[in-house]
Amino acid sequence: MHEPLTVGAAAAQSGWSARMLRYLEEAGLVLPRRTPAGYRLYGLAELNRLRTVRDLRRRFGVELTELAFARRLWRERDLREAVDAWLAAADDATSWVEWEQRKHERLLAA
Amino acid sequence: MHEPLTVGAAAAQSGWSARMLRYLEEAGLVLPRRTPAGYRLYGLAELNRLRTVRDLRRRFGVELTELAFARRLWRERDLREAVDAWLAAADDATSWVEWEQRKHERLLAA
DNA sequence: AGAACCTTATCACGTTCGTGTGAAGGTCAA
DNA sequence: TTGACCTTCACACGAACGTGATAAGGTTCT
Repeated sequence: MHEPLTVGAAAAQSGWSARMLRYLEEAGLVLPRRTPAGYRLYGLAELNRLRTVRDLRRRFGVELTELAFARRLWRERDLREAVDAWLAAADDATSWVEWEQRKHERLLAA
Repeated sequence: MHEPLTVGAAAAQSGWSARMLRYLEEAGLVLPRRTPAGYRLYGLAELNRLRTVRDLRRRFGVELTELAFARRLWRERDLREAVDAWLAAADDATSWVEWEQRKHERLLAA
């Protein structure tokens, strides 16, 4: 019933193109298993991740590189610590609000 | 002694160009205060952030957009939760190692 | 064997990022 | 007032991203 899908079927079922499934693999975002002959196999887990990535882009406008970076943050402790330190220092809420407001105005002017 | 620096001085002292200091502000990464006439003022905090961003790029190859995304992750809870959910599901250490290895080989072939 | 898949690799193309350069004009100190 | 700063704005340009198309060849099913 839930046989793993080959790339074309997974594409049709997920809304991505086959090309993009390969690209997503190269970017490290969704890693299918392989058949002995090298065919990509997408199981339920992978199909789910495909859907999640799609949602993250649609709902939050997240770029693929940014997701890859989130994965790096998750896996590389010293990187995460360095970024955290920067964030803690950089986030003074005072100047921030005005800046956000100016950004908004810039967007409206387009 | 520690007077806030104007953009050119801050540039000279931090290793960035004045252009990039303005770009970093627009990207929301380092937000200087302003003099009544509109001049940017970089105090110790800002100079520190400039150094930190520089280090993050040098040591980890972090892109500016990625840092901006880290800031988003920090500030938007629902985004952070969605990404976390995806990471938890996506990170099966088994297929990962082989993939990392292939990536390495790809880089060596260049 | 042939059709319909799959593989990797390449070219192409529009968009964004990161950065420099320059124009047109405001600010400030000697 | 003049020179050296600063401001915003815009043009340019290489590199990378995201995506499609296409070629040359392997696999699988009937």
